[in-house]
Amino acid sequence: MVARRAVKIELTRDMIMNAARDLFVEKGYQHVSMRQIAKKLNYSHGAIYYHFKNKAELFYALVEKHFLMLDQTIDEIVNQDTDDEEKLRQMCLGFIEFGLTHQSHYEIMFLVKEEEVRNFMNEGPMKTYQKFAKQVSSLSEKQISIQEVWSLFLSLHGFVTHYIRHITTFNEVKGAAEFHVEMVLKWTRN
Amino acid sequence: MVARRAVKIELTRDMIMNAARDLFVEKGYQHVSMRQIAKKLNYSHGAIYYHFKNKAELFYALVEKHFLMLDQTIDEIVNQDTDDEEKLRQMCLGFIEFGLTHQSHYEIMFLVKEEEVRNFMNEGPMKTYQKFAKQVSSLSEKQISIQEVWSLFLSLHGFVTHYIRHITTFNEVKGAAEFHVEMVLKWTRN
DNA sequence: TCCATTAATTAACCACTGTTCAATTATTAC
DNA sequence: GTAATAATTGAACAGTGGTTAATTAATGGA
Repeated sequence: MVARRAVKIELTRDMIMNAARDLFVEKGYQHVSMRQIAKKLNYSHGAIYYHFKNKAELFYALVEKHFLMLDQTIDEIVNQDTDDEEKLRQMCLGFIEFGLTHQSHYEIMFLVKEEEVRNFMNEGPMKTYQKFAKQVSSLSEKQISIQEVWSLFLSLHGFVTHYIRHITTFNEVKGAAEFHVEMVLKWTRN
Repeated sequence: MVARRAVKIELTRDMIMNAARDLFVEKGYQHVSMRQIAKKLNYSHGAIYYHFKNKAELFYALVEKHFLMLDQTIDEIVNQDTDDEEKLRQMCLGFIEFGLTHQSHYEIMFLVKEEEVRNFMNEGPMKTYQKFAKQVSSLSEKQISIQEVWSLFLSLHGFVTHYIRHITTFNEVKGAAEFHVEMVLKWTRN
């Protein structure tokens, strides 16, 4: 009958989101229950519903957060003091590094299939991609079509997706990443 | 109280596998229940257990079957009576088509993270990739390195992976696929 | 001090799931 | 026609899940 822990810090949205992120990454949206998240935090599952309307909303909050991070990464690279070709290279490598460093975030952003969740978030990925595309387009040596940028993006996506499967750090595949980026960037040159 | 339909054809492994395939493609492994499969066939769910030990065995029977199909697809394309460049194009498109047509199987073959699932089918993807790589290498106009083939494969993989997220049929993205393949094949030319 | 508010617990509800199994029926072999 | 066998049914079991609601405890201000 002991409710409300005395000494313990109160449950916060952030605490829930952190625990949930780890579990979602480890098992995927469908295989994570509210009860599991609560257990990880040593709280009851009901408590989560005090902070989030339901499972989908909790998940969506995570996705939004991670998109902001990627947005910032892109901004930082664009504002670097280097020439355009190097910026392009850094953008592509930066994208891969982000994906492999924040595997959890990447999965949530680009790999989750569940309709229930995707209904919530349709603009998110698109806005981030548009930022990416705009930069690639303006940094490219030659005039590059929308379709070409899309192919470029998908190719980077393929790299990340594959290496995410084996729990690899970015450093372990840095060489391969650089090679892949170099291949892809051929499309941006005359 | 009427068991065993009089007129109806008897339930077979093949019938079950066909119904299951459709559902798995439509909804993914997790979201398909034995009851749904049975319903689609107008049989009771118990009947399936007479033909398959359990859901996993039914699924793996399908996966195996479709690995064979991918292998055959590659073979057929290679044995076509066209020039090498066209064969290459067909190989790449064939791979994408396969991925988008058998989404659930593609996921297991190339996207599933759980070791538990991957353990009993580790040679599968590798053998198929090696066949693919060997053919790309020998059909390529210019001498192409192992790394270059790998980049090519990852780029196709990225295409499939992305469109698998949205429940898209191959036909809906055929144009995009052809463009993507054209981009990727630039790497094989001088 | 009292009391409204906030935060957390727990039980309960309902809709599922994979799987097993006794009972039932249809088919076949004799 | 009968007995043996094969195929099918549907109930039952044991879980799991998301979600809600009643309830309890801590907190801070009047």
